[in-house]
Amino acid sequence: MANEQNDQLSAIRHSLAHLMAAAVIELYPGAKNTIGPAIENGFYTDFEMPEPISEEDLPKIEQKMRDILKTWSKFERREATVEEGREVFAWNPYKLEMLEELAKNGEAITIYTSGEFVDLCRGGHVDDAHSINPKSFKLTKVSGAYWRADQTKQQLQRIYGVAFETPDKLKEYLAMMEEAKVRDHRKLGQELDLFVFSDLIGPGLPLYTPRGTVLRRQLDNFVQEMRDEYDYQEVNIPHITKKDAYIASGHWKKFADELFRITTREGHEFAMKPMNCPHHTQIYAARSRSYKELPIRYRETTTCYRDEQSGELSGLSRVRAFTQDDAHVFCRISQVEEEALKIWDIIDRFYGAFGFELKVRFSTHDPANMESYSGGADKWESAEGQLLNIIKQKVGDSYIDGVGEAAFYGPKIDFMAKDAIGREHQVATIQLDFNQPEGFDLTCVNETGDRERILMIHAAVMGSIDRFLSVYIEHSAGKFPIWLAPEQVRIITLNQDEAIVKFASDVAAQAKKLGLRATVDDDNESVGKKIRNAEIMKVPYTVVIGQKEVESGELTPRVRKDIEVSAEHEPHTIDEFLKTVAHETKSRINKTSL
RNA sequence: GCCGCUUUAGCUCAGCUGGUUAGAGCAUCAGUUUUGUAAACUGAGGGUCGUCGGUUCGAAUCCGACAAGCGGCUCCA
Repeated sequence: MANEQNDQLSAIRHSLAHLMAAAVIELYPGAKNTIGPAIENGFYTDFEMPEPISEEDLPKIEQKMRDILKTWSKFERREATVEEGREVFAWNPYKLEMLEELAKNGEAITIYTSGEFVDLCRGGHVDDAHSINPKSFKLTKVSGAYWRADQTKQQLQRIYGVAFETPDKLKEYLAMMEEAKVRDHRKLGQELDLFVFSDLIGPGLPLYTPRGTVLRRQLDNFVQEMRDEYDYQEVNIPHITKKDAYIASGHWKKFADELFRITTREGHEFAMKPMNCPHHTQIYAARSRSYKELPIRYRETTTCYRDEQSGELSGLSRVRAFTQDDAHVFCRISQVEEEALKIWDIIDRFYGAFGFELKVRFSTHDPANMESYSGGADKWESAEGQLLNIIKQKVGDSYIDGVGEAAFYGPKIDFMAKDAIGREHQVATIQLDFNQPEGFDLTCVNETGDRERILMIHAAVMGSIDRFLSVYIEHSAGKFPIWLAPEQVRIITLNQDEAIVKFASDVAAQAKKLGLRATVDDDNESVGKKIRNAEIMKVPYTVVIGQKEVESGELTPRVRKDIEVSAEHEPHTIDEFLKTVAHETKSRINKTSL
């Protein structure tokens, strides 16, 4: 049932791709349409354009689409011979290329005609063009795209549209996009004073303000406290490394272009570390290890550097310096399952605490593309078998198949978090690595006194703190729970009376003693204005100190609207109030609604 | 890196087709006010209009290069 609906909707979307192609070709003589699939939420078509189009042209194209739609009724299918196809699409080299490919593979050549528009297409349209509601689609953006998704091939122009069954559903979707704009972490990062970028420092190099740094610290503490429960040991490594380490790990071969390289004055080649595994292997390999010591679990929160393509950079989601909450478990094959399950527990607890729903992707090698990976097919299959076994235990069959999504050194269990407005982001990862232990010759001495090859599990919970922050800021819309809030209590003075200001700063000092982040606002502004300022900064608790409070020693806290508390507007003694907040902070109580 | 778009004060934005000392709101600072739960009043300071070059009698405005940002593509250990 659900599938039939999906089929119908994607038929509408795909049909709209045809309609858009027809409109563009009519408006821009010389335009050549290429592929035009239905995608999530809509459709796109790639064109070779005689002149570049911009977003301002979209309404015009949209109008043309509606005009043409009136003249369409059916999508008529017919099979054609290769010769016939060559004639019909002689004007369009892209269609010709696809045509020759179909012919080569012995597949049927099908041509669809709707109105006056003729296209080479494998099908999947609505039966009747009138089942497309002219008010339930909208063209949204134009962008570049490569023919056949290949960077070395012709750059085309892609026009995206969104489409739904009804105008109401379209409106709903557009409203969601507006909400996404409000939650944009780059915007909130500035408004809430969390991080900045500087032209002087460079693109992709985020600078965290004191407030942003609190968030990072708190999130990291949360992960590391859980890891400590599982006997991880913290280690510490330098941020530059000799080239040799990356030759041994295999990274030099695959990622040489993305390394920030350094040549020393004596001519030795170093690189900024793009990941931490080689360093951690060398701590393990510093002496011989007995099987009795295993598993050995190292953890470290540390920054990595990658020279990402400039066009890839975006806010905190993709940066050139990012901090990983990294961990490596060195263990025997027989220990992999138990260790992976422990990591999985930490991941569940972490994401559960923020109300993220997790999906699991089993990221495996692509057998058709073995040159992208280290190690032989048999080892890959056995490693993947182990991971799959773990996945089945945890989630049965409800995982996504990620063929070709593996790291070059091993398969992964990737976790995708679904955020408050329904978007999915890749976050945590558990990776099984049988290649680097070989590259670095990692062994343990086993029961029979022989050296035995061990395995490595790479495990990042947040992945990169920066990326996690980008996801979490948008998920929470900046309304952080009390334990995370950069500023937890703002103490507002009613006026600038000396006794009141003194009292307020005493309360702040008391709060600080309890480990709280509290500030005093004794500006010469109205109380209303000061409340508003605290509200804008999304401070969880605001208290006003006036003569009344000074005399009674009681206060009535004002609580940020999304936080669910029972005794909000009741007076508390100051001591009681601060202790309650301190307790909430310590136990990471999360009472916000998303 | 590629395609398209954008760049005016700390922030958000005006500035029509090139024409005297570039504007507003918020923020900042100063003075007045001393305030009871989402914006007190008055005034002041702040911009070589992203950078460099070109066209022109004249450039924030037109053209080019570069930089940064945005939307995608490609990539992602």
